[in-house]
Amino acid sequence: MAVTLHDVARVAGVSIKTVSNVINDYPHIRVSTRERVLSAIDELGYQPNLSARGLRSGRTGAIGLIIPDLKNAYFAELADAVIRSAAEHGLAVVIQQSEGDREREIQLLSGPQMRMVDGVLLSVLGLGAEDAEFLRISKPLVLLGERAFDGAADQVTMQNVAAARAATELLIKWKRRRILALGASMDQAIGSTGLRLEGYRQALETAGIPIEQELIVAVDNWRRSEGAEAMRAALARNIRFDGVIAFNDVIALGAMRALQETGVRIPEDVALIGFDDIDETRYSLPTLSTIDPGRSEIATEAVRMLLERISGNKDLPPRLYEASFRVVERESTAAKAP
Amino acid sequence: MAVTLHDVARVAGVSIKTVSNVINDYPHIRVSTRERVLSAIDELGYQPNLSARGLRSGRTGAIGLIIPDLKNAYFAELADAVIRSAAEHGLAVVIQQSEGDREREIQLLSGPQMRMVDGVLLSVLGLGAEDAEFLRISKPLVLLGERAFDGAADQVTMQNVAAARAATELLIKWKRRRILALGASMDQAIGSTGLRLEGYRQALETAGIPIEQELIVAVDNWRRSEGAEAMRAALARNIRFDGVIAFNDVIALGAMRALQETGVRIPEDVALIGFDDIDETRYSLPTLSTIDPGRSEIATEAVRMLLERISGNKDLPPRLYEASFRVVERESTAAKAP
DNA sequence: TATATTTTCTACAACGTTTACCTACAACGT
DNA sequence: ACGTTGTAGGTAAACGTTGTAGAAAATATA
Repeated sequence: MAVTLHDVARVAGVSIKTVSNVINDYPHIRVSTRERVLSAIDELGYQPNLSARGLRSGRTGAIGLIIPDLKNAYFAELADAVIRSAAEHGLAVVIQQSEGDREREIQLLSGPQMRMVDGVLLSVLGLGAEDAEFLRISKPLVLLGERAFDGAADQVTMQNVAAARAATELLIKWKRRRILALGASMDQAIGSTGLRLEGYRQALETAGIPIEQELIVAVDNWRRSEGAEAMRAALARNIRFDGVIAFNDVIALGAMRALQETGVRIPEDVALIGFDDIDETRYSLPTLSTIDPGRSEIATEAVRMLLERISGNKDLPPRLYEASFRVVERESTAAKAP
Repeated sequence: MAVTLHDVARVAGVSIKTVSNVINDYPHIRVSTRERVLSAIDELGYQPNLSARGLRSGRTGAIGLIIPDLKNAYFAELADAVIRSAAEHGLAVVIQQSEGDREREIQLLSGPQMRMVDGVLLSVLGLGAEDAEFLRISKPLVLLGERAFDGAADQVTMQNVAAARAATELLIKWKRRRILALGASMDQAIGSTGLRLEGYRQALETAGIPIEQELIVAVDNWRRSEGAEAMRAALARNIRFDGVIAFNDVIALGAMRALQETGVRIPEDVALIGFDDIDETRYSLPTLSTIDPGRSEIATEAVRMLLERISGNKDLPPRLYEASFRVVERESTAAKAP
């Protein structure tokens, strides 16, 4: 049915190994031979059988991407960036969703689909620092966006502390003194949450603004509805504030909605900044200031690191790469009403 | 290195064929043998080599999903639904992005990654009716969300005409008479665009409302910014209207933003309905009425159809399945200001 | 000119599964 | 006693590719 090396070899009048050599850019081939083979490939429309190649070489040509949820814009945009970076290296991407669930993350890391890929990019959410053992799998692994597992595997993250600090400083620049940190979570001292909180703290401290516990508001699931609810709850408790740093954009957008419902003006009464620079922030009313986490840089670097592990250096010590971020100023941060 | 059938066979004291039989649920196996094999599998942590299986059986265990762009919420949610449905059948999903570009769609359909999957789900955007030939590929193919290629392949779509009609009727119910159709496109008479326009026409006709050309506004790329731009342009041309049916949600959200910028109140001055029921419509201000296209039904059915083609019925005539839709009423459609 | 080296190409054996095709035995009806 | 059928398993041959080893031809070196 399908065209194989044998067919090409027959047409070109060479052995199948020579055809294979041409395909794999083996250097010592006469120009005339190469041309004959290439034209035979072209004529027959030959495409290599990836299963056979995979069986023989041990490489499948695909990488896995495990993320919590594609419906979350952040992860959709991350997946987009990963697919692009992978395509540049001729790699296909198999996407799986963990729902941010610990058991499911463990299950996926040891599941049968793992055998279909050469390595995995994992955006952890459910696994905690004590679960590092589950990251010791047989395939190369690069962690995305978290720093909960220092030293357990290669990691590519954003500069959480510095970025949160810069975001907070932007609010301070606009004369905000009582700044709500929306997205803290008590049980997760480590990971993005803890780091962003640390950046928030540093900025306040440097500016000589006291840190108040009531301004640190937890949000368990970083989704829009919980951002809105947390904000409504804060308003109900009559907490006074004039700035909000939300630990991601959808929390910010949910909070924005809750604020506007109660007649709070943005940015006149409350300035607001998010995290992630998802597409939607450019179109909300008002547009949302945010942190561009360097997503494509993260994806590019992660794929590069993974590929490096796949082809060779299996036993280098784990590395950490922090992508550069950028503060994106939009309408939601500006001067206060007098 | 890795555990193979041979290792399991040795430990269980049987031939590799017997192990293979156990794995593939071959019926004639003594219970005691099966148990011995299973415990050997368990003890060694055996997992089948998918490349070898793929080479021998011709099946890879993965399907491809080609969509224009994951950053687009509609496609992200579609991908999510497809991954879920595929997982139920033990299939992995390889996602590729076409950017809605004709050349790239053609390229992907014949590219090397195709050899990695057993079949493809394709959400066409670039290819037109005259390109049907490119759909005749060697793998099973199911088209998603379009009806541009009647009869060229299996298709699973939403009920575009009926849904657009129902959406328009909702606006009419709220006494809107001058309804802007946002998203029409002159060059695409067929496909979602044409069908939705047809539904719009039918609703107006039935209600005895004349159809006016100036109320049919083109939007080339169905993205937020273009929705906003098209709306600004319409406002600049001083077109009068009191209702808007946008051909997808992000166009609607972009338009909503443009309307609000100029002080138009929604729904008091203009009622607005979109298409797709993306998550964001639940959180915009006001929340956006929309059409739930039956996404998970589409995904489930598409995967089912594809699987049916893969295992057997290659030469059934092409089928068309239309998922059921639902009108979702939210704040953006309500009574007019007096 | 003889020898060493490099270039060009080939034959053959894997890789780990599944599929065809056998074998062996028991149970069954005649 | 005989063939027939069903059950439980084994043997060997693919599937299409790449790696190993080496032969043959061309080129460089002595």
